[in-house]
Amino acid sequence: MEGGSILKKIVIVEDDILVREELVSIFMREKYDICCITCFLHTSEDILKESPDLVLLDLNLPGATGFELCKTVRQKSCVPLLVLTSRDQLRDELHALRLGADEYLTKPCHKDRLLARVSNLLRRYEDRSHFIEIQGVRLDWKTHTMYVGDQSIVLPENQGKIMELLLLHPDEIVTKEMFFQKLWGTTKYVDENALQVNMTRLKKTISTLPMNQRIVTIRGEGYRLLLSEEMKHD
Amino acid sequence: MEGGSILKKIVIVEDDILVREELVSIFMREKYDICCITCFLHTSEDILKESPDLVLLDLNLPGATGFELCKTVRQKSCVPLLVLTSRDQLRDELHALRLGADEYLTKPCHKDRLLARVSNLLRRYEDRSHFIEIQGVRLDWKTHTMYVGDQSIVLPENQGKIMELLLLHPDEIVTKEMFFQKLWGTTKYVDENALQVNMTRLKKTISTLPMNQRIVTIRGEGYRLLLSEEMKHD
DNA sequence: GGCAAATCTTTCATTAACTGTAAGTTTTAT
DNA sequence: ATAAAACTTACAGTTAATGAAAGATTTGCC
Repeated sequence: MEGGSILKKIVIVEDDILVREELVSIFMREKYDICCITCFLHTSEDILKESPDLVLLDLNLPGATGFELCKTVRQKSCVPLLVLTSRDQLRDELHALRLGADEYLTKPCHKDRLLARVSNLLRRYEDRSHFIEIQGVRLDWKTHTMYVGDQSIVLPENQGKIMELLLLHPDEIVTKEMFFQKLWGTTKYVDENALQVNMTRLKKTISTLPMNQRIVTIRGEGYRLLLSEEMKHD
Repeated sequence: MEGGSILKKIVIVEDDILVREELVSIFMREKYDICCITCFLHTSEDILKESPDLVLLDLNLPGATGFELCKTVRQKSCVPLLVLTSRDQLRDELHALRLGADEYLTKPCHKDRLLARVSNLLRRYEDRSHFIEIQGVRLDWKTHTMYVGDQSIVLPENQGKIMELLLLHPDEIVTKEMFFQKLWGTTKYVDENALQVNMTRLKKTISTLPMNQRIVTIRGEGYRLLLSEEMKHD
């Protein structure tokens, strides 16, 4: 098994307590690390906070619909997303798949089929563990290799670290202190200009890539990776 | 659409001519590049020779069974593999998935469902186009970044080119002339020693990686990437 | 075993790339 | 208008990749 003996974490999003408990018991037996969402107020945030290896999603939920969740989770992450639902209409299936679901199974579903699909998805996504991905921009943080569209490029170390911080906090302000800490291991005695120079270099580098995102300066605070508005829809 | 306007190529492996023609017509309408296998003697070789973006596979075939094909195709390539079959036994589905199929649909299957699954698979595999992959060893030939297990490393340019040639001809002899051509653009006036030095460096580099494959010298001819026997099974 | 050809290893100088510094320029908020 | 913040450009020190060269080791064959 690649990646060592660390258990894969599955987040289960299902409001029917009976179904949920059965799912938990099925996956526990197969040595998965399970986490259930039981409150459906900030569901997508709660899901992503768990950093799951896979999300198992029911479509009929109180509050936000399952389709909404498909969309928002996929927008912020590329975690494998399996929809397990009693909705057996082809229309629903197509809709879910189009919104970013990776797999669509209808209840009742034999547990072996479910387990096989889950392990299949996990296997396929295994090699993504190298990357941080936001809106199609992927970064291998170990080697600082960036993948955008059909391009790939190895960033110099400092540019790679800056990009890594920006991708870890998409659409949020990353303070200068955070960059100092990441690049030079300290927030003191660092020349602000050194950061500026490296930031300029990174901006120049990514300007050659087919990216819809850009880095904006937040005067007096730091920088921010501005996501693409177009890519927030669909 | 990522990757430009090049049509995605689907290889259809189906012996029933009526079903086949219907599949062709469905996919032609959606602007796929289609290729059918009609002779089932060297099926897996024929499939791979087409360098498909996706393989659509029936399980009931004359000669080699569909399961065998699943296994051999997956062994030699990581192309997305969709099984479309009339076998609706769970046992068959689990078997196919375990052998490396990515998707399992049973006939009759609504064309929209089929198309949705196909485009889903293609989307997920899209970002693999950067890589050459053999037995879990992946190389981004543009940046010479190698991925093995949980490791990733950027190879120096020459080592990357050597690795690329070896991965493009797995288990085959790559002649010294081929390396000369790849690394220095000519087969004349090249110091053999330069190749040897770079080969030594590559061997040292990959010895730090969790690889089951190794480079062996074919005296008087060239080098060969020896695949892992263990990984040839299942 | 002994020998010659092929292959491998180590070291070194050259070259190219990454980096922080420094100095000067432009932008921004008030 | 002005002062602070941010940006740009050029430069020199450092590091990494490369091929040449010389010597050591392995291989096939008698």
